[in-house]
Amino acid sequence: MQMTNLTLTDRVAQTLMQRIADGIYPVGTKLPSGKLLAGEFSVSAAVIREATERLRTKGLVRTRQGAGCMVLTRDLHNGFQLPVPETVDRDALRHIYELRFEIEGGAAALAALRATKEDVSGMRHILASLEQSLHDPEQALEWDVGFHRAIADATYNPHYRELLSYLTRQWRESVRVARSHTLQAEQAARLGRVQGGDAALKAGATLSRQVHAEHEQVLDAIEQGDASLARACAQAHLRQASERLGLDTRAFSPHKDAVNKA
Amino acid sequence: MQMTNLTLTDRVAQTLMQRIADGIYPVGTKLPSGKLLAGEFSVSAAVIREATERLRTKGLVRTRQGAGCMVLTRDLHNGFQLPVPETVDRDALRHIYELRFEIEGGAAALAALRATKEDVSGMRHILASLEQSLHDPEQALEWDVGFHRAIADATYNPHYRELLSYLTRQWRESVRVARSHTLQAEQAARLGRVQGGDAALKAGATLSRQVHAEHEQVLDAIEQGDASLARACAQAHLRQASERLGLDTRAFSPHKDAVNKA
DNA sequence: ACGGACAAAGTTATCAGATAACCTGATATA
DNA sequence: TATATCAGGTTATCTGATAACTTTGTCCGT
Repeated sequence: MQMTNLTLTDRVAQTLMQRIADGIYPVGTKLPSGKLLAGEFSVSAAVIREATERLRTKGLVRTRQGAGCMVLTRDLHNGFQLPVPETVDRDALRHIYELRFEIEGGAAALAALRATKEDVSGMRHILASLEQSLHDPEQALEWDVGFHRAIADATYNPHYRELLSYLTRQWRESVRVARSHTLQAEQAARLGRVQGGDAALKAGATLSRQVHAEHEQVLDAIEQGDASLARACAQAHLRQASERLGLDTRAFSPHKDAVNKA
Repeated sequence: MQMTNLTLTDRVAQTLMQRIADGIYPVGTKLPSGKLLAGEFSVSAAVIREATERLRTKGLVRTRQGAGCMVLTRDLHNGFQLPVPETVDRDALRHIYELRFEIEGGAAALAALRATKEDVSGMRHILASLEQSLHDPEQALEWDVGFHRAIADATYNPHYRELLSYLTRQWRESVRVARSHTLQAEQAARLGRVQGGDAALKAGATLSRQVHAEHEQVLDAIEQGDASLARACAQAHLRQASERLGLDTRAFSPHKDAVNKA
């Protein structure tokens, strides 16, 4: 009656990774041949091949035909990867926003110190385009993502760039998932009553205006070169975005100057 | 005479990834069945399985037995990965510290809000062990890493955990590399003059004491539940660590309350 | 004694075909 | 209408076999 959602390949790969992490297969040595492993785990060679393929993709081992399968490092999750957003779990979303809160705040601060005039005018252009694409949510989302990416670029720190670009991608997917859900809900609701659509539209418009104002504040702070203001604006933006999603933002890392609030 | 170091699996996986990136296999759709793909590429089903295993490991697709192989995202190099520190580039090191400055600061703040008594006493134990291992740099480094990891754990945010665990590993490797370099330098110097070793030892001792004091301050702030103090202490620790490495810390994201300094 | 051709054993890469478990959608039944 | 069943397609796994490659040790000629 065990919950065995895991495939054989999953279990074998997990065990092998554990052994590498534990140093049972030390770095620089070859791990046992496919045939031996197949015997030990009582699985076919194909499963062993798939498991080692996974290790290879994760960069833990390297295989050469004829030679063996050599251990390169015992550091598992050599890299950082967020779970794929198939379901919008409230807690998971909060966890991601907690992270973005810090990192985007820091990026905005760095950008304020380092952004060139060209960077700033580029961002202005993006915001203008965003405002003109409000009728097309898909397009608007792309511009929104572009704005956040432009801030990351202006840090001139490649790691910030990479990490933020990754987080932003993840966020975009979450928004897509969330949207498709609300779309479903709307369609379901439409069967019940055929009204309120106009009110929803109006609400959407004021919301867009507010988001746009927040973006402008961030950009203004960056243009002025005021790092701490840029951080504050970016974090305020994220905090409000989270609250719009109904998340609990109380724990969003307070600063000394952010303690006095409702 | 072509350099065909690539295995069949490599080539098939590459092609499939390209097609996903190009939108030929759109997100949300199923890609062709294994048999069809095997036919198209004129390879066996095993190769297709290994190729899709790679895609799955990279988080691009998800397969369920009986259902198909669904495309989750068209974003390749999904994930965040820092370059392996073979060479200690000053700029690169500064970039990493800029990132850690934000993230560890945020983690300390979150930990202050969420750490349990057990978490705190665990951290105390780690610091005590660290102090008793100062004679063994390798061991001391492990305890140091453990302290930072414990803070990350106390955030109870899995993404903070993962990301910090990754950054910390990266940092540990940097320290190792740097150490081996200074070791080389010392050995080279020893050929010239055979003195100064005692002074170096004494300097090392006071340095350790200072680092220990910084750690204690962070932990005290966490124990008191003072998030903004914890952030400040953690960031001060990192700033000083960077300065010990001779890095330029002027840009380290200032907060409003951190402007008044020397 | 030394260097190089060479054969043997082990290992990975790939193939072919077959079975079981599973999902989906359509059909039939109550 | 709602449920049960069935058929077709798909993935997961197994078995057994072949080709290509690497390593290692042997043997031979100089």
